[in-house]
Amino acid sequence: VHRTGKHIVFDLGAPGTEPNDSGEEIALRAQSSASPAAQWIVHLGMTGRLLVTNRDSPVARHTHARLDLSSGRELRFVDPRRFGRLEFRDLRRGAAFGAPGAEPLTIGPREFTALFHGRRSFIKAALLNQTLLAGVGNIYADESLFQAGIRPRRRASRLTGTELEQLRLALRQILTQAIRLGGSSVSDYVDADGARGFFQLEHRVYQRTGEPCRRCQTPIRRVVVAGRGTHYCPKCQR
DNA sequence: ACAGGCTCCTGCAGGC
DNA sequence: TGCCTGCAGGAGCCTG
Repeated sequence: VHRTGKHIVFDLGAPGTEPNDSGEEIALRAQSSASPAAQWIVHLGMTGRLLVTNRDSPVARHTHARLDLSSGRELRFVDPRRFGRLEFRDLRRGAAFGAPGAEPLTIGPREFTALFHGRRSFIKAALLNQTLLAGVGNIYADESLFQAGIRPRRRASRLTGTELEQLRLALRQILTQAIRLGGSSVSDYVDADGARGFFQLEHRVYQRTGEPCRRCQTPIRRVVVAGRGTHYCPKCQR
């Protein structure tokens, strides 16, 4: 099992039965070799969860998929808001999954700068664009822009080399720290073990509208950019 | 090329 | 206490 951007990818062995549209009765084996025959791809959306349970465990509301595991247990996909997605790929018929965007955790300075060259969109919108960078969501876009001191409505192509490098490092630091703390439990987010994250305690701007900036005490402002609630400090971010 | 609006969906918070 | 309304967001689609 690996990750590409926001997608969780399960590499699987050869299907024992031809896949059908209903997705039922496909025997597959987890495969760790370099050449999987199929893939199961999961996007958790906002509220999606993957749970490993016993087969006789009560089925939670909003359970949309149940997969039998050879261990005798079950892998379940639960998603109240249904923004998540499941995709099965038979690699004998198509290409393996690859997120189009670059990885924010490993991208280098030159490649990062090139992403935004000539891009006239708001930098916030560009950060959320998964075909550019894969894996940055709304919370981490806001927090990274604050950390880098950049206003969300700056045009991406107008950022200086220094600002872009600050942004690259901010993304890396914010994402790394958030992962270490188990993510942000802003509403009902929990991980596969049901544990809440703690990064929401570290938020500097996200959903702190009207509250004093932790750096300069100026009230945090909220606007809508790219259809998303967008939070920033009007003094710390230029 | 890009912004904005709308859509999907449900849980939760706020107001009365 | 209980009802209603509005809001949250990832991503695709449509329009301007």
